Amino acid sequence: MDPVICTVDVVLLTLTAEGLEVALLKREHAPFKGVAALPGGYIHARTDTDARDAARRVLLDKTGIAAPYLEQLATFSGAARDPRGWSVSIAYYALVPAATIAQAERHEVRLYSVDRLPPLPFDHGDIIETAVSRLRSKSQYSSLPCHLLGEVFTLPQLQRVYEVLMGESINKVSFRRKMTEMDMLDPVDGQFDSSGAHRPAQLYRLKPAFREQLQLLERGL
Amino acid sequence: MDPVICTVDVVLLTLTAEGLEVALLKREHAPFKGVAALPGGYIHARTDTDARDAARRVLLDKTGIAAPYLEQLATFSGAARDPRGWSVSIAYYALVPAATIAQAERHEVRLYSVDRLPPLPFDHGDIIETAVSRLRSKSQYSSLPCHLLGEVFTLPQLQRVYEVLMGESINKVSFRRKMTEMDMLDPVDGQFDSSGAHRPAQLYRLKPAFREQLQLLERGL
DNA sequence: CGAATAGTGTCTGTAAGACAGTATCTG
DNA sequence: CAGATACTGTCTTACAGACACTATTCG
Repeated sequence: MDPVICTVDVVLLTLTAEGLEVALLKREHAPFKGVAALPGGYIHARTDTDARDAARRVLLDKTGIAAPYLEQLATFSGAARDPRGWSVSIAYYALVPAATIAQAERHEVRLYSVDRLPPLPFDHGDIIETAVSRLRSKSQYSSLPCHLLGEVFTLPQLQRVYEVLMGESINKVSFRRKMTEMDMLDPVDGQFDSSGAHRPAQLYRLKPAFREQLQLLERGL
Repeated sequence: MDPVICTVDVVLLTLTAEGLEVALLKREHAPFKGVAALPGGYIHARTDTDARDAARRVLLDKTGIAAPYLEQLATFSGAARDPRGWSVSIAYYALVPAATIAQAERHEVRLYSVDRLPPLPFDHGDIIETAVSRLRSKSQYSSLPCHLLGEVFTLPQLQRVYEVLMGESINKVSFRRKMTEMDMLDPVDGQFDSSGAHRPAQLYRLKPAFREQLQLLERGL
């Protein structure tokens, strides 16, 4: 049984005015000390119950964020990816509203557009690319994008999220029909977003059943 | 850096007259010696280039099969899943025609219907369940099921594979329209399956571009 | 009242499924 | 020729997108 380095990495994604962004931190230790990288770290077999627990711990320690939505992405492994030796990184991805990152007030956490990434250590570029493509593909037929918004949001806001993720505009009537048939939203009675100079929009929240678990559609949007 | 046991497990799936089946082998060593389990083993950091390579090696060593289609499934980990200690299993799934398993002539390899599994060690039951559900879900919108048939096959054979996997009958005209628009099959000119007492069926083969890579549909079948 | 966006009713084109017909083999 | 299954043409139905209309706010 040869020694293998076991780590977790977390791709923390959020949506800002700039589009889809990923949270990176400068590495505190060699190798690649000082280079922006995914939050990650060794598995602590003494204290972590499993890799998901390790990912949650690493994310909380390094970014101050307890992400409600954290899902396994894939595992990256091999002799070549880390100069320290044969390594395994079990990668997770987390989705949070941009406000959550701001509230954490960890100024060492910096956001980068997924389309303009800096040079990255290890295979972190591949990991982020995989995460973005997974998010985009799952967005086509699931409630995933809701996790990029806050607890309550309007249908036009949600539609814009889907549009940014999928890179194309969506028919408003079709979008609302889909949302109705997915039956994943609860209107917040009597609550409206009146921030614009126009008719206020009904506020909704994700139904509890969809907070952790995804809803899958038979057909896409 | 706490010690972690690093292994790979392979869910080898095939389709027989009994339906979808998984290949299991009796374990040669403790723990769970003599119990039917997934083919799996330690990662050999000295010789494996990455986990996929380890999975391919394990599958070839234990079953004699060089599976053309081998894809990462998920990683199972934690303190509780293996009595030897905190462990990681990077699970892969492979799809082969039933004939490939017969040709390998490894009589220790036994097939079990995925609906009637024997008691399984570790979390192998969860791993198989995840693999089956992944296969079923991907079958809805991809060329995956082709790998359960041999190199050449007829459209009615392929339709039956999709029907068994998805557990429902498919409209023949729609199915053939989809196959045409996916454009993943090449007719084998002048070759027909004339085994029945009826009009022979055109033989097709998967286009080379789809042998390793999946075709994804916008909409399902 | 005009501008702006929220939200809805309805038409239309496209794509999926039903059905029925023709084609081609065996016994 | 009867039976069986392969394959195809066409009608019908369901759903996604286009369009237009109403609703409600601010300035």
